[in-house]
Amino acid sequence: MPELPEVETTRRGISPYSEKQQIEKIVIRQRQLRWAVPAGLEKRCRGKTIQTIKRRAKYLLLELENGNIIIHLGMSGSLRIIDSKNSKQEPPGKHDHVDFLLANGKTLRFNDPRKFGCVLWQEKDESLSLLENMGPEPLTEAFNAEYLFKKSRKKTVAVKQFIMNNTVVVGVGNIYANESLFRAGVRPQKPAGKVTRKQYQQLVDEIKQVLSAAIEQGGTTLRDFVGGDGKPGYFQQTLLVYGRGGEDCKRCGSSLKEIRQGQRASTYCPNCQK
DNA sequence: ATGCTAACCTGCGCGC
DNA sequence: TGCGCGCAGGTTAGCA
Repeated sequence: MPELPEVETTRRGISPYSEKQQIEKIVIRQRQLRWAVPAGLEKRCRGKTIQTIKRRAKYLLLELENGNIIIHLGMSGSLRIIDSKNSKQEPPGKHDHVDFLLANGKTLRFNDPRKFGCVLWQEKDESLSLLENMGPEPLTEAFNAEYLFKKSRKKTVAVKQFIMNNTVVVGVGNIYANESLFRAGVRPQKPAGKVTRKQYQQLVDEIKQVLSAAIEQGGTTLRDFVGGDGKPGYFQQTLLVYGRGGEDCKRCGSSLKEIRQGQRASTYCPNCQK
């Protein structure tokens, strides 16, 4: 489910119901996620108030008086608000691993079928290695063509893997890496060090545009976690290459190629991307 | 340092 | 229908 736009959409969706709310109780049904949910989590959070919810890369940071609850949604995770009454009356689903019961009668529920996500604790003023050594946020000034150009010189790694590397820039997942490269006209397998300054400028512009547009549409995408509506149509109408291997390029009509790079599908147009 | 692979885990769609 | 296979929006650990 989550690329950066969806994590941001989740943050915006749950914030109105959980910020300024005291955590009355935490129910943990499954501790074994990507990393075990720390044993002291319940004790540290009970009675504390969620001041704000921030996002760094694809991590959500729920800030309490004494530290942060760190949540990652992995590949299949979701976080939604339900009424606490329902959480007591209806048996939780198979993959509803953690519930945060709030003072306003709502429950923040973490669901993750594949268990690639995590729920961690960061004590105030404690550094978490997970959150260190991360590159700039893609939607900030710090992420620009000059930065990418300099950082990539002499690198032989493929440009797609380069921009998906969190120490370079955070939050560019497989879908948006494919889309941005297509829109910028850059082949995913081109060595990062051979990509020109001009190409990086286009790539940066496209990454920003595509992520921003997806965040805007995210509201309609993941409505289900505030309301109760069904599943999304995603961002699919706008996807030009992702998941379209073998189909025609929407720009020139050529057949789109699909290759694998580091166990991930890369789709590109051999005609439009150089 | 850099770069590649395997691994974590469940569910779904496809071909036979 | 059922079974086995391959694939899926992420990220880290470990090894060459």
